[in-house]
Amino acid sequence: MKNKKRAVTIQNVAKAAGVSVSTVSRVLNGKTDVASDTQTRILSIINKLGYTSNLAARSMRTRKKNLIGLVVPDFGLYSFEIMKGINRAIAESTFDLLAYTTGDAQKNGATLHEQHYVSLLSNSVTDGVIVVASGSAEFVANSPIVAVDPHIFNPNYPCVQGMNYHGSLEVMEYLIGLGHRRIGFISGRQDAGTAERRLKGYQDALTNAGIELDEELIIPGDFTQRTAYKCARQLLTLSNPPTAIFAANDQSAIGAIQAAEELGLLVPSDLSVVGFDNISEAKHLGITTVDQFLAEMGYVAVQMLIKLINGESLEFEIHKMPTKLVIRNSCQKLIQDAQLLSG
Amino acid sequence: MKNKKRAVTIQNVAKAAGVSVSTVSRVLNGKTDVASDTQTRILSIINKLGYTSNLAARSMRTRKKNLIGLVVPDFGLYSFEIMKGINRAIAESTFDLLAYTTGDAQKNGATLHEQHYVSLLSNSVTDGVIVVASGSAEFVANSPIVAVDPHIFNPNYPCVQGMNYHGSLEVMEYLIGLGHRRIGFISGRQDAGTAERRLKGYQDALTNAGIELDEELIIPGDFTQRTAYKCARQLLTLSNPPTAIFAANDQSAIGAIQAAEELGLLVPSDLSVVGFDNISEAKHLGITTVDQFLAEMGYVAVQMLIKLINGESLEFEIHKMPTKLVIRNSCQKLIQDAQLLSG
DNA sequence: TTGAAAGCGCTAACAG
DNA sequence: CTGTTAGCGCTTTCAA
Repeated sequence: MKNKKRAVTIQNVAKAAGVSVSTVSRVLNGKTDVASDTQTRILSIINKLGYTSNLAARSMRTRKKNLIGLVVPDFGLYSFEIMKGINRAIAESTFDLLAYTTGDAQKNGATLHEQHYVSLLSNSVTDGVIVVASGSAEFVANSPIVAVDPHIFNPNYPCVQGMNYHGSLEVMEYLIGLGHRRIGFISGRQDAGTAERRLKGYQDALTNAGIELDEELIIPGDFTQRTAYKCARQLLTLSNPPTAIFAANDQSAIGAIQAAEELGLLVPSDLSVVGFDNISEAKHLGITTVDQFLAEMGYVAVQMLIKLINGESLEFEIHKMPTKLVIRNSCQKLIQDAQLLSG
Repeated sequence: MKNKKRAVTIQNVAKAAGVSVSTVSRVLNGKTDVASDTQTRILSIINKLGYTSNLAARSMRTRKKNLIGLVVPDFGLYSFEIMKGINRAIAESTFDLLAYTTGDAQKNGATLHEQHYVSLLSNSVTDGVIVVASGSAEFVANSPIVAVDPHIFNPNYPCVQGMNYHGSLEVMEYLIGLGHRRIGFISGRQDAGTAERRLKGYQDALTNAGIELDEELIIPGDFTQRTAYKCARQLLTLSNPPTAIFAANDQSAIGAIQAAEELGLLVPSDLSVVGFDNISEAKHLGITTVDQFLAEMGYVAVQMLIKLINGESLEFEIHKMPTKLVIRNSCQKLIQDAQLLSG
């Protein structure tokens, strides 16, 4: 267990090269005013010693760190979609990425954690941070922050938002167009503005279509599969059950499908199920989804943040991300496949 | 754009409280030798000012950072499975997690990046680092390192490995038990030890069963879906094509399924496809997979690392993770569903 | 119980 | 072109 050995520092390099610390620092930072032979000598020593500059010390002195921070609620399917886009933008940029997570969005004090780590990263090692699905209203930070799909909207920070209301309307128009008149709704977390807007879309679409709102059909969920499962059971065992379910997100839609299958209903022939988000898991379940381009949201957020870091101004403080209804006809395929199978 | 404001430092807190920096530092670190009224006063000021200690400065002075570093090749399906387990272990520990990624494993110089960032994290802000699917033989670090599923095995670092050879044997026994005699193999990255062991299992199982090895049936892949797609096409358009395909990982299996479908073959009735890894995507495609418990590998790795950080000794330098063959009969379900539909 | 002072590894003036 | 010097924000002796 050789973890006692102290790291090799810029001093060691300097001594080995017979120069001063500042000279080493110069070649490290690509300054031009160093004799080329000194430079190569130092470089080779750095290589030999396997020297890496100390992140902590460096960022303590430097304004620019070339590092973007990311604070996500957890490593889950939803965050992951966004991270894909962030990753792509990072790969294209000169910045590196440091991701932080508390591991559990539902955890006690997670909001505090979130605030704490945004500050921590922002005030220390990174040039700016991206906060995903933030539940905090305020952050103490001395570098720019961009929020992605925040639960609580805060005008102080630029953000990327999905067009939840629009997407929701679209879903409902689709379902109503299919002839549905009784459509169940499994809502999202009560404290989330996104959830609120999705619900609003549901309600308005019904009103627009002249369909009377039935409160019985709206069940409060929390964006999790487990809860949605229960909600869906509740909906489907009503004396007058809905013929379609609109879930506030994909996770919930998956829960709804589970419940439906358990009750012997076939999706989508017996029951249409639509969800929001378009996480990859949902793709395989024959759920019609609203793609709100999570990956793109991450991608855009990084670009916005980089502009802020460079002191440029933003075109939009709030970047509205469009949505797209993705209709899957897995059942068609199912029949086809089965016919092939049965000969 | 109010990102000019400098962060609030321990000095500001000290001044506001009318005490010295060291006193503030003491309460920050939970030392007991501070008058309780001073303590509460300082605490309330910290709260009011929204002070967070500067990660960089702090870790420059302190041995213990309560932070574990993670270096992953990318944010992809495979890494993600492992990250889930890491996340769980982190949530249960007193450590926090900082994840680093270059975003692209195939990228030029990715191995260098990997080495660089392992050093960076290790020598700076973290107490130890976990390297996933590492392609490097050596790292310069002054804190412990644990490798998860390394491509190149290095006896200097403890690691968590899947039992690739065993799993591979199991797959083959299963396929041979099904009556298959011509089994195609899509291999993994040439430089990966894991890929090598999986191939060895394939070969040995055939030998054990007294089936002659046909080199034509072994196609070099690289763990990616795209390449595997081509490999599978090549296999399936042979004059004497295989009746089953064993792909070195799930991604490759998915590629193989694609190719099969395109050629009008139905999986698994016309062609059995088996993959390694058991990423969630594969679950939905009716692929028989070898679950090598990626999440558990991540989980175990964190635990090993924490032991090392605490100076405890490890039971095993190499933690062998068992595998489990998961047989899916999605076709049964398919027929059932379709009968329901058409009935 | 508290403060003064040293120094972690590094960068950025300022001299030479 | 290179070295000297002064901190960045923090923890940690050592005195008081």
